[in-house]
Amino acid sequence: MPQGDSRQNPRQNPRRATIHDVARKAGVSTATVSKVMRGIATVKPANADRVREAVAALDYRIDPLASGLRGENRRIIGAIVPDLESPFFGALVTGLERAAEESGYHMIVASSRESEAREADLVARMNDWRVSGTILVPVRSERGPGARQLKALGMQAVLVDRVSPDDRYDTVTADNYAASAAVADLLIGAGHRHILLHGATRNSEAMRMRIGGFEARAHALDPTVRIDTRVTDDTREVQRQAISAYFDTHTGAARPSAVYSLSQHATLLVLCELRRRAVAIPDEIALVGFDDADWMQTTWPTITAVAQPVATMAKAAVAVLLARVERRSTSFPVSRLEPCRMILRESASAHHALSRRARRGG
Amino acid sequence: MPQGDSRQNPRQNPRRATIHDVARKAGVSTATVSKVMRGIATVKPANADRVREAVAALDYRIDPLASGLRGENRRIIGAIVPDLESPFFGALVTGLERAAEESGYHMIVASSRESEAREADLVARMNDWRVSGTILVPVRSERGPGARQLKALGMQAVLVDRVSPDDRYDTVTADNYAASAAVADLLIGAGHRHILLHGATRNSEAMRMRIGGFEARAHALDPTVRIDTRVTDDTREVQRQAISAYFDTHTGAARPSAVYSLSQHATLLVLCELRRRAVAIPDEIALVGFDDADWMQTTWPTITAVAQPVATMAKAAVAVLLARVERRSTSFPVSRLEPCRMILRESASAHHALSRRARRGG
DNA sequence: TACAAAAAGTAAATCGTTTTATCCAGATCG
DNA sequence: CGATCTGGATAAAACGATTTACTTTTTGTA
Repeated sequence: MPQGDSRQNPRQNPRRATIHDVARKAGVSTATVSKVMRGIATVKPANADRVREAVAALDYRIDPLASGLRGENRRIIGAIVPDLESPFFGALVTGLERAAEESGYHMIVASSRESEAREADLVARMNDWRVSGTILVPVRSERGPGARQLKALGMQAVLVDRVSPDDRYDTVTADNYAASAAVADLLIGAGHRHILLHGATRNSEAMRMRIGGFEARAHALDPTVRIDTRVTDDTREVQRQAISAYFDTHTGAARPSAVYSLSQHATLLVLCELRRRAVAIPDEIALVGFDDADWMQTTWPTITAVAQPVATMAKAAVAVLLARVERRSTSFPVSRLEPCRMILRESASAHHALSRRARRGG
Repeated sequence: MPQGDSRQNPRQNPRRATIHDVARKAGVSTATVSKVMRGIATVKPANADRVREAVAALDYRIDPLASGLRGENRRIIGAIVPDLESPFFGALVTGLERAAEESGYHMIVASSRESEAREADLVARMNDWRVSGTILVPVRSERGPGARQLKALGMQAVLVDRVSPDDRYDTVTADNYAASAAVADLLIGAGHRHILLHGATRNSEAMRMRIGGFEARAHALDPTVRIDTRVTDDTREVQRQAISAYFDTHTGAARPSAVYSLSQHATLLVLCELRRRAVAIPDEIALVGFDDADWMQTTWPTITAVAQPVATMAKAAVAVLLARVERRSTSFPVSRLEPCRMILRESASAHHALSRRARRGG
């Protein structure tokens, strides 16, 4: 056991400078140092300079823990997402982190791993940290245990992505409904009258919106349109079999002329299945996917997809939250619906569909 | 001043119970409450019970901020990854989070967004929090600014994934070298003598290992083997053109009989290119990818890939770190090399290659 | 029964900040 | 000239825990 020499212990850092060290070196009180650090103006320029010198000389940095302890606002925001392995939430968290930093906040991220029980627990944990506010992407919807816990603990929060506008919470979501309607516009407008709607879990609010938006617009445009909705909540392998079975039983004239797949994974599934059956895309069948991915511009054909405005959502979520936290806004909850973008690629486009219809007619 | 003052501010939660409230209610001192909370035995069962009752009655929970302030060990570990949008790091972080929680630690995650400057900054930030230890996945290698900063600040840390074993740091990585050697075994053993090695950036330590391991073993097995290495650091579109150009100039007998792609994205790129050219996999060309992904078991054909032991790595990283932090281990740095698993699927297998060779011979 | 040792309990110091209440020296004013 | 402000500065009180250094009780032993 090395003992005695405590200053330049090779393993341990020489005790970090505290605000007291700075104050002593600059010949002022800690209160003054604190003011300088936080940019408060009522300090004589000469003193401020000496403080800044001392800070530089000692490599002083504020300890966010100690700093947060006293004040009402600890300048931490919590973020809870259902899953960190999906690129979408990864990108969302990256955006949140960036936005939080820009406003001088720290962020604590946690993954609920698609468990509602864990979600509620994490909310409580965020409350333990006395976070200034929380950004919650609920596992299912704004009616889950996480959201209830937020209310129960009287926390400030913004609900993101898997929610529908609600009059009890601030919410930020992609406009799933409108985006799906736009897909309907594209496909119906291109002459498709038999469409497969294919997706994963029906559980989440977002998924309901995607389905609802498409069906409503499609039927509005042409009440006779045929929509086959195949949504399963099952394991990967079951999903694969399901889609395969569908195309087994829907051949020839019974085969839809377009597919709208409701998630990245569903899109890949459909793509592979059609490839295996050597169905030509987009000539024999058109494909549009919800949620864009890198690989969709690499495949052959490249895939038309709805891109979610993830960066915008992140920025908006932080903005809405901080508006409440800092400006003590107490007005009605706001619901932001960020528009999606449709990225037209080879697998489905207005142009191509028209020529297809023309061919049919001729 | 806060006497019987328990006003229930409607907007703000009724002031949270502190350890003092619990102590008063249970008729003991705060020190005793603290002992009970942290499971220290020297407390009379009767008292312990009354404390627990009070805790339950008041919904008391420890404030991790205040709790960490005093002690040497704040029970926080920091994690810095180059990127949160890739499923691999997402999974890694999820694993780290789980392991940290199991040991009663909080975790703070941050993304360096592939920037070495930011990496060093984040390390300093972690030090501000006085984390117990840091898990760093460097942008490039163990020789980057992040690692240097760790040393400069005298922090405890484990370097993960993009590093090679080093005598200054604890490290945990997938055994890229051995895994690539195993791929060489598979492909050379199956009779392939002309192989394309295709990948993204050559920057990271991991990538160098993947290339080195393959080339060394392949040449050891058969010095005459021809390996075309095509590694580019460019944009997506350039990469696509590069791979396309390669196959334009390597047709017929000049076309390799197998491809080993060094990243998920590279694998997808190759797959699409071969599809477009209607080259049959695995009959005309075999394909093995480094880094497994969900979609590889969904495509047609399914793809043989090297799966990284991400869960194991996460667990190991936390274990190694906590061994140093808690047991004050001061022994030599440990270097853990976690073995990868090869998942044989349709795109390349020993069985298939054999029959292929037989066909050739016949 | 008496006394030392061990166990249990506590007051107070501490961690590194922020915030509050106070103070002080000049400036302004009547 | 005395009273009132006022811009700057500060000592000291939080913040909510942990930990230290004692004190008090209980237990064990002679």
